[in-house]
Amino acid sequence: MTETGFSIDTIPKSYAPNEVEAGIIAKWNDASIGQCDANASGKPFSILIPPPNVTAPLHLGHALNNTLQDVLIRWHRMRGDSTLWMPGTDHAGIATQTVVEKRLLQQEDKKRTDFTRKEFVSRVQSWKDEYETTILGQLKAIGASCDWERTRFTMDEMCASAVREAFFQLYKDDLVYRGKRLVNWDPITLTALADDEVEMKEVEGNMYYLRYPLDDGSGFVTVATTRPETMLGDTAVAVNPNDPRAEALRGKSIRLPIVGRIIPIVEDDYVVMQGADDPKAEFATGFLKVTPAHDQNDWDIGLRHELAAINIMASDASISDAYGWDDASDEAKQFVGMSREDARAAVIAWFEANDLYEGAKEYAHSVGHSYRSHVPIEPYLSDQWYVRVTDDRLCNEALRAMADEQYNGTPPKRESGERTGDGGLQFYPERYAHSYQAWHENLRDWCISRQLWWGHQIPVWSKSFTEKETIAWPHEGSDAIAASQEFDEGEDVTNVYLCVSGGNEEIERAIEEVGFVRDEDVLDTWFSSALWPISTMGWPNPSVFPETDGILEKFNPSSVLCTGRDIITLWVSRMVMFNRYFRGGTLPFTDVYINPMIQDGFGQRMSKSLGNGVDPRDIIATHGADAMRYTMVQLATGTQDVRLAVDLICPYSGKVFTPTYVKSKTGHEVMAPLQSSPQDETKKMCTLYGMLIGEVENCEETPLAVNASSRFDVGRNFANKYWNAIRFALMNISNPAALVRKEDLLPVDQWMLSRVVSATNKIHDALSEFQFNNAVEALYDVLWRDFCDWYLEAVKPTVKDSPSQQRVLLTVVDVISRLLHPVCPFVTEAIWPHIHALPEGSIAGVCLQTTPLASTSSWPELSTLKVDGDTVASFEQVRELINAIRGARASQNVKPKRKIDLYVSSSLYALASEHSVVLHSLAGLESCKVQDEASEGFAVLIDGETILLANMFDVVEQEDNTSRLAEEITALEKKVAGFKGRLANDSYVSNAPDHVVQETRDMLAQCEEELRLAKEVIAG
RNA sequence: GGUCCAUUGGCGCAGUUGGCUAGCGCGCUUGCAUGACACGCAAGAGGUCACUGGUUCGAGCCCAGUAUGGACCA
Repeated sequence: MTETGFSIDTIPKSYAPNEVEAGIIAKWNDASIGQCDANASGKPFSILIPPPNVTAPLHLGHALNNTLQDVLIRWHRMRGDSTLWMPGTDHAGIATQTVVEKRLLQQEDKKRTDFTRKEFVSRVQSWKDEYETTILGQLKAIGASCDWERTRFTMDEMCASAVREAFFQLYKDDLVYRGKRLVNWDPITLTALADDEVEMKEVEGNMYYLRYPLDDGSGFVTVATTRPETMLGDTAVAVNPNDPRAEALRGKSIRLPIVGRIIPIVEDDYVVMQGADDPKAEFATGFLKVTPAHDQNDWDIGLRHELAAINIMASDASISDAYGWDDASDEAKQFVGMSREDARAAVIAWFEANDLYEGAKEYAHSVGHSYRSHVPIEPYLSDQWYVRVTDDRLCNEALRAMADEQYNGTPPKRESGERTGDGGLQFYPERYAHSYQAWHENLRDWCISRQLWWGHQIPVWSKSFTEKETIAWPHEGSDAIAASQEFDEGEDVTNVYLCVSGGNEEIERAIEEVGFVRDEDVLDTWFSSALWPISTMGWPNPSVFPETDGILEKFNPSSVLCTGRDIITLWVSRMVMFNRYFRGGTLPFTDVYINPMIQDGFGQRMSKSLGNGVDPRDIIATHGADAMRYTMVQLATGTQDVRLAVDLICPYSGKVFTPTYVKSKTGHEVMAPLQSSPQDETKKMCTLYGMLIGEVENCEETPLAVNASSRFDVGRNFANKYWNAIRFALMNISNPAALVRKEDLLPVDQWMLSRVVSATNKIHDALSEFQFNNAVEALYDVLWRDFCDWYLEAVKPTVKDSPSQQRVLLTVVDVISRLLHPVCPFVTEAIWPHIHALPEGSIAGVCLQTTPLASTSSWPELSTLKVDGDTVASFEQVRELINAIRGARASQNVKPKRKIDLYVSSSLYALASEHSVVLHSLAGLESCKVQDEASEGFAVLIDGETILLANMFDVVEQEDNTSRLAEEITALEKKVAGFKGRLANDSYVSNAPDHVVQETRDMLAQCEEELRLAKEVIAG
């Protein structure tokens, strides 16, 4: 026999991820493992990365999301599918512009408006470049095997051309329009927000009561309002037509205090009457002030009663008479320039001073806040661009995309019958289909203009024509221009809007020369994100970008979208609508997998503002990328969100400790800005949260404490266990047989192979259904419980002298490494060359092609592997026998190393002989004999038979087993009574399936036998 | 206010058409420096499955309601 190639020193004793990960990433990079070949054979399988915002580095939520995508893509790649994982980043309009503005203010004391638009955009561009690099680096660090050559950015040339074309087509098809509407206005970032960018927050406010005098001097009405300052823009008072007071007031007017405006009293059902069955009734007076320009409900009332909408605010939400308020009295002018908060106090003071104030009641209600600046949204009247998503061609197409079995009811009918993509969209877990459906059933048109500089500028030019001017423009009638016009009554002009399709700079110049001006605003970020599935693949013009050749046809629809549930409405919906609209009904993807949310230890969402977002690189530094990935996959259970307590690492000692927490102003649990070293109270350090709120700095006196979490220990332990198991296995393989047939296999070999087969099946089923945690459970069981605990222990006495067993061992090592690779690509890749340094060979029925890299290897195909079921079952019996003996040894305090004697029945003896080596080694036996009358020893019950253990102690000192047995008897008696009761029930016996009843009978018989024997033993 | 989700040993979680004598990991207890691994090995303790009713021969699982926590949408 040749000497083994491996000694104890060949492979290090423990897995050190930090030492190998960088090298492995470089290997993957050199081999372009993620590179997609559009012409490759194999079933297409593709994933679009949810492009992370370039606003900030990735946190653990992203790590989870991308780990799962990588598991899927690696698995499918190994199965021989033609795969594409499209990477990229999102420009994230408001968010990125906001952080850059903040930084400019902090570092250079400059505002956006101190720059030209071009200069500012280039500043944001460099921020983007910096963070894009960071983010792509993070993705590579977690092992993501994207097709990096195709990395896209939502504002790059390819994506921009798609945005331009999509906008043009929608415009042409009358699905984009301009409207004066109330928008959700963010007075800090000075931009409109989409409905879903508004967060509703419960606010402890007040309901104020104000008296409005009747114009004829016959009295007053009392209105209730939460926003007294908006009264300056009131254009009516409304009363419910069923209110008994309505009749007397019909036709009367109000003289609006402060302003002096005469406004009508209108009757509208919307008004809540006093005493009505409505929680608001408690606070209602029955009279509602109507401010169409500053409240959505009032806007609706205004439409019904043709009321004027008077905007009394500037874009920063300060009171202003320069934006449509032209009847401001001298009395009213004193409020101009005040913030809305100051104006509220001043208006109340005015009403008090004029004896028109009736007081206030505490009133909790929810108020929309900007998801960016977190200040209350101001409903604000302005001109914006909208996508008519409520149109049948968009909204209903999204509904018709849903799989029938996930649709609650039936989707709206289409005039023209069936279409590609109908019913093809499936959600995992299923319950998220409901939120998707509900969202579309309550859809409103989508405001897409944003008053920002960072984003896709709207490709519409406009010009106002007076009555005397002829309405005309250069290239009129060109296919590259979509025109629309509207008459502005106020200004007495006709506004002409020209949408120019992409690649027509000449037309743009020509119309600009005659006075058309391009819209300053940019598109909502989600507009470009909505096009991500097709824009990244070269739509609308793949020929312009040769690298996309064939990709769109092959990979649209893509296979699965992995994302968080908050994204269903923001993104999933819009991708479905746009993809179907622009590509003849084709879906952007067929499956949507919603991953769990990662929360901190208090159940709070990880967010930048709480400073509780953990950088995956921190975890990789302490535990390794595979440990992180393994843990992440294990956490993806499909039912629950993930609570992940976060600790800190003391920068002085390197020790992990639990930080102290404080309540933030927003009521959240946050890490105290300053922490003390657990080793030395005088040494201080700062936290991420502390830095965010600007209370502490990362400096020499207070260095930053980075995050750690013991939740990832399981993953680290697992990776290390794998490493060591393979290391040990390889140390035992010196000359593996070239070919092993079924008849060469020992029972334990067959058993191990059967375990590997069932693990492979379980992993296949789990990943097919996106039940990630089940895949990891199967990996854990087969590696740790089956392979390490049993197989490696069992083959120790025989493997060194058995070439065929060495082949089995090597094959199992190879298969397990492949099964584990999608979840733990680094450690498997690190071990791979060692496994394949050994001579090749095979087991009949197992085909494993050897490749230089684990990541390019094939998924094990074991369907033709034959093992003998009876042999496997007999090994299971021996495991039970060994477990019983071990249990008895421990309960009797037998020394671990002591070899004992076993006496068994003749039937068990056959089994024991078949597995003699394993049994002796794992149960610690000196001998195994058939028992006879004379045999004596400690009795153990197994499978209804008694075995005897002898020679357990040096000095015979039989322990008193009475109490242990007494407990056992009690437990058994309880069980026997339970089974008997069940069987005594006639309806159980007659109704339950036969095999179930039989099982109960068997269990009863077994328990009764065990009970009998236990009683016999105790009786002596 | 509406919708959805969660509630299972000290902690974190599985339990997918009701058949369970309720599993797993961490932690805990006892023993072990045994030649792969102490990031380990062996053995063990610990649960009336939030609560109240109902359906069923049988409920962790189905139904109704309550409580607590969370998410999303108004």
